[in-house]
Amino acid sequence: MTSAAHPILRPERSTATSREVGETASAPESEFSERQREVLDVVLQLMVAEGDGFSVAAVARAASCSKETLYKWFGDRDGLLTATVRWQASKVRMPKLPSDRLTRDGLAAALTGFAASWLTVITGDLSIALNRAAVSHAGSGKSRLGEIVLTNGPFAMKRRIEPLLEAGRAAGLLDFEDLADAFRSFFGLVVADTQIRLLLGDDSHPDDAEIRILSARAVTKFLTLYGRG
Amino acid sequence: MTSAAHPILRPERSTATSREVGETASAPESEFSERQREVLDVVLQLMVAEGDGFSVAAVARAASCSKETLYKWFGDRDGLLTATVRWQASKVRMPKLPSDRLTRDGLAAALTGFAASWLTVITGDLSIALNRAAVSHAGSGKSRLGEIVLTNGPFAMKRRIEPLLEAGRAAGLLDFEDLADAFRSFFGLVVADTQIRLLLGDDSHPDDAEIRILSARAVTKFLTLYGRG
DNA sequence: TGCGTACCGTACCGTACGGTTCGGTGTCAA
DNA sequence: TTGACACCGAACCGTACGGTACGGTACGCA
Repeated sequence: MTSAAHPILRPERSTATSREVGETASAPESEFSERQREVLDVVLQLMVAEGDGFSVAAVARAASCSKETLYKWFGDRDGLLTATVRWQASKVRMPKLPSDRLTRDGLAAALTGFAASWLTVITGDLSIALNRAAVSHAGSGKSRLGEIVLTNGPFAMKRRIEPLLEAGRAAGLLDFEDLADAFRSFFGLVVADTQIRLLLGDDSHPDDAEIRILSARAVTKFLTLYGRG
Repeated sequence: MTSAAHPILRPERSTATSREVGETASAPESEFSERQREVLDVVLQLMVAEGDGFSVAAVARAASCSKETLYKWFGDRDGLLTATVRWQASKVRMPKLPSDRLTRDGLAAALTGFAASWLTVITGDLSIALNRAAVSHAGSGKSRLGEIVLTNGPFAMKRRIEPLLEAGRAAGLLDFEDLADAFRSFFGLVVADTQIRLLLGDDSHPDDAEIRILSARAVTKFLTLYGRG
């Protein structure tokens, strides 16, 4: 049963209920109601705590809602998972990139900020839990979790960083022929083996200071490879 | 229940049975008997085909053996998984590294060969399936799968590549201060986003030709960063 | 020939979980 | 006040699966 077969995942039921009162005018337009967001946040906590092995009953218990409501809102367990991942994805905000004329320092700072932001995200417990769930679901077909995480993870980073690289090239600060190749190098230098090690259970979580160092080093190397002048 | 509690995972039962006849003298000393290896290979096929969602009954059916025997040999389902991963790990052979005096070309060739070999492994269906299983099990504690894959994956690559880097430095071909940093760069340039994308279900499997190109590019960049002269 | 061992195939058991149903409660709107 | 609605909590159902037990077969060995 696909989630599309359920009217549930449609944004905001048309008739405002008591629980939705107060957000009909002021709420951020979200795919989910306030109460639904609460529930999804509980699911996120559960995923961090126990992976995706939790039962629907456990969600209901932890969120103080009934299983019936969960099934009504999300269709089935997979719909609940999917909604959770999408809810989390909607919360992630990428760092701002400089829009004015690029200088070499500005470019380096933007790249470093981006690298640090990305490392902070992927080393977070939440990201690790979600990526683990997505990876296992990608194995057994039957679910679009992997696709969603892929879109909001590596692909989103790529879409976000490539304009910056292009701008750097246009400003004469970077020199590369193959944009995809440049992105690949950037991703590799930044992430390296950090993510796969964490996903496999290595507990070498870098702290903020280490992340700053790693980011700066990665950008230095990237500029050594692709910088101009 | 840990696998150590079971006498099963001990190498080769002391009394040779009919099924083991013919290997008592000539067999490669393996942790597992011939029949056990057959079973574990079936498990590998199942993992590639359906992820780690298969049932023990499915293994017994596919391997034409009884569940009772599986539990006798491997203790429980997790023991079966663990044995399978260890069996696969024992099959992997790293590429030979040059032992004579290093030249720049020799070093580059060794690094390229290593990179290509590594990319070939991690883009293989088997590696993807095993890494997926290990990643999901790493999430819910309760299993050492992640640890094993970590040891035979990223850590093994590191142990293997670092002596080569050291040799390159000793021969005056490479210049770096932090060995771990150099390895990190190498890993990142070679693997980049390839592995995580495949684990998440992206179907961009590079073929041999692409792998050769990716490896050559990665090594060129690595030598740009760390090469001397 | 008979015993012990290792194994297969199958039936069986307990449980956990996905999903459904139902009675009860609070709230809104007419 | 009454009815519709959304929700909670709990009971319930079917099934799939991990793990065990048992009967039957092949074979080595005394």
